[in-house]
Amino acid sequence: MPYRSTEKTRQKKDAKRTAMMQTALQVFADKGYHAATVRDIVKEAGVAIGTFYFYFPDKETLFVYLFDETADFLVQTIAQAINGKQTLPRQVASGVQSYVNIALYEPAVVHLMLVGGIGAVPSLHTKRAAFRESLVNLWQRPLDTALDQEQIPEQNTRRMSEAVAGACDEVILNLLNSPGAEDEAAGAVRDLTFFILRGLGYREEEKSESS
Amino acid sequence: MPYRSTEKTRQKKDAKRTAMMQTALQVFADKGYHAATVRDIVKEAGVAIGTFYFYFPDKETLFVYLFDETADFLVQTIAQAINGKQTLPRQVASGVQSYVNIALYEPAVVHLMLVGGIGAVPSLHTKRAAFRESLVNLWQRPLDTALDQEQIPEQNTRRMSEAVAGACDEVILNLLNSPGAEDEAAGAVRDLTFFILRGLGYREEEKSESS
Amino acid sequence: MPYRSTEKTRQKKDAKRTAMMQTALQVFADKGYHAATVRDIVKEAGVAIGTFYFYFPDKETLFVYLFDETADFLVQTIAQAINGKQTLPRQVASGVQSYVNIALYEPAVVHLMLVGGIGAVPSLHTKRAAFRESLVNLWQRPLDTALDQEQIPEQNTRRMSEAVAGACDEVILNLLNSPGAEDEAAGAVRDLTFFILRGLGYREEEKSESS
Amino acid sequence: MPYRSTEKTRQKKDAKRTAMMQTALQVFADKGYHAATVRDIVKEAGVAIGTFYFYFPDKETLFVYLFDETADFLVQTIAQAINGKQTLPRQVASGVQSYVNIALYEPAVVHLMLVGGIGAVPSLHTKRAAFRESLVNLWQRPLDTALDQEQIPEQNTRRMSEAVAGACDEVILNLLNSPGAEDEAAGAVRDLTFFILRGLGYREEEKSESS
DNA sequence: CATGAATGAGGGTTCATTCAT
DNA sequence: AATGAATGAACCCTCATTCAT
Repeated sequence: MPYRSTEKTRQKKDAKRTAMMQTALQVFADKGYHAATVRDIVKEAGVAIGTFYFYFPDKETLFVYLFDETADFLVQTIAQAINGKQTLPRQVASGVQSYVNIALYEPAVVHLMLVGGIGAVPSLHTKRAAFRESLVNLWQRPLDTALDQEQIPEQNTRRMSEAVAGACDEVILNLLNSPGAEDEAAGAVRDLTFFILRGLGYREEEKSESS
Repeated sequence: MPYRSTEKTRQKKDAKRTAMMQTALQVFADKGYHAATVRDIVKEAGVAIGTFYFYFPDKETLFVYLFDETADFLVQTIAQAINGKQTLPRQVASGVQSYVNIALYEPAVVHLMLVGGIGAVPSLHTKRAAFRESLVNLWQRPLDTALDQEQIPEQNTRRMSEAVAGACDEVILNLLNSPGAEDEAAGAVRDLTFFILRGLGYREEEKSESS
Repeated sequence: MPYRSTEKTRQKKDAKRTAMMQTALQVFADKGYHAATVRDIVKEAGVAIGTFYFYFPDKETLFVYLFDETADFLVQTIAQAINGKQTLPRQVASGVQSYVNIALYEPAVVHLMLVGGIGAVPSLHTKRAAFRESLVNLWQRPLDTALDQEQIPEQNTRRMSEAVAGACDEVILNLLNSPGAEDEAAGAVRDLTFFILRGLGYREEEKSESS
Repeated sequence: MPYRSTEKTRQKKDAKRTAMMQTALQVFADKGYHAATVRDIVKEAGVAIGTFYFYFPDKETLFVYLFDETADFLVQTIAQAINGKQTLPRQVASGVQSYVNIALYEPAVVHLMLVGGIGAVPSLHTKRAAFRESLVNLWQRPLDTALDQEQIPEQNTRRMSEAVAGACDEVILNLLNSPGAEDEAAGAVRDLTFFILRGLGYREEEKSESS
């Protein structure tokens, strides 16, 4: 009878790995990739340094993995928010709202994607570009549809998507840095939505009930 | 021959310092703050490592100083472009155009401001925030004026300025990454200008001739 | 059922220990002491890392023990081959043959003794010296006897034994590295035997039949 | 006038590099590749750890370089000793003598070649094999010549060269380990020379004056 | 008995910075 | 002014070893 309950052990191990990844995410978001040492992470996690290397191959790999996961989560979440709606106003409002929600409840996620992974690791240049691309693509689809349906005038939807994505990023970053973020969130969503819809030249033939 | 010419010497020194700063800016933009070693910089500048420390107190200080200078240059340039015009459409068009121009002709400058100075140095967080603030303020003034003159509807000009700044950044970053940047520049300026003006709810009572 | 069979258990344990030692020997021979990690050994053995430390106190002790055992085996085997013969030519031929046999059929053993245990562990310096001493002594006895019986001329038998041992080692090491080792083995034995006997000044009054 | 005397500086630097290499050679010979840490070497050399990496790219490269240089030196020295003589007895005597001399006056060199570089570095396997090959070839040339001139009977000169090389190594290693090495050196040379010549079946038609 | 998660000392290496020349 | 040899704190990572289950 060698030993028992590989399942229970496995679960515990997975839980711990996840916990350590959360910790690492926080530390990376706090200090940036370079300033965050492996010792910082394990100290924060309350484990020995060897434990880090038991769970992860190395600092860089973990960071890239974290970036990938986080990017997927962010993009997927916003994508669902957008795709769940049918009209452009609702799509924009819903997408912006979900982006803001993530920023409010998982600030580290947004921070990592928007500022954390920049001068960090060479191999991240590509990943980061891919993430930006995804973000832009997220918006381009509803724009193209709206264009087809002549709800917005003829325009370069690709470039407009970039503008939309950039506007969202900046507003949200500023929101995060302001003290009463939660209170301002609703206003920010409304302002952004209006700005974007107007910017795209959307004319509200049908009454666009806010939210 | 007693030595005179302290002025000439000083000039020479300043010239060399400036040259080294240009070199440093390039290297920082190319590799990022952390990957760029002091040795990289002096090698590129063709001087010895000791020379670096004759002209600059240390790597971080130089970087911060570079950031400051570059931020000033960028903000001043755009500010002049905006303030030189009287109507909102022209202000927006001119500001965007000048931003794009800098991106085209001094890509290192834009790169440093937008991506280079991010995870680099803790003390830069503040500086970076100040720069973003300046950028936003740049736009807010014309917006407030337009609001006063009822050229745009009632809105949170602060937040709109953030959105405008963010939209510009993202579009310009994408422009820089695209192969035929120069050819696309004009289109980008036009698209951005339209998007911003529309987004702000500007109604073109007066015909807005482009540029 | 009260537990009996402490003997059977012990046997099983001994069997497992022996198996693990064989595995360890192989891994050490393959990779060298330092490159061979405890993890390598247990992975090859198909057990967990804790099991290793149940059977052996630590890596170094195991290695030294392995070295000792292997040295004993090698020396004993060759000793028997030599001592089973009565005349110098047969003793040399038999000793060389048995050495070559071990090299052919247990290459890991020879590898461990000749190259594996060298820069490995400080405490092995002594052990290794003792092993070399044993090897030399192995040859010196028959030489002394032959000298007594005036079958070889007056000479420093100690030094000659060293030379004999060294010649054997080098030829055998080269044999192991050559592709067709088995085919060349017979020739190597013959060549070495002739070289040694001639080198010792042995005059073949009695015909030295090969083997 | 930037600075002067790059030549003098260069000379000093080269001298220091050489000195550090000597130190490193000693430390490697003393402790073996793995036990010798870079910190050990710089402590012995009386410099900071950074200085090591100013002069050498890394520990492994230095070691391999040291091995290469040492191998060349050893092989070249013995080759000259052999090639400077015309008859087999003198060639053998001279070769052995020069090998012994190196062992006496540069024990670290011999130690590094014979025991130092074994389990050390993967890339050294090839180098080490090449060195052994060189050593064997050193002897094979005179043997082939002697065979051509029918000074020794028909035999496998390659294998005999191996045996000769091996015999030398072992005797010399034992010589180094004995307390009165210098006093025994002459005897060792004589014994080895006789053993080898006899072993090759050399018949002294011409009187071979010793040494 | 067996397991494997957890530990941490210690090794190799980098790089910003100093200072004698 | 300019040089570049020298420094050493600090980083990432490995791996032998322990111990609760």
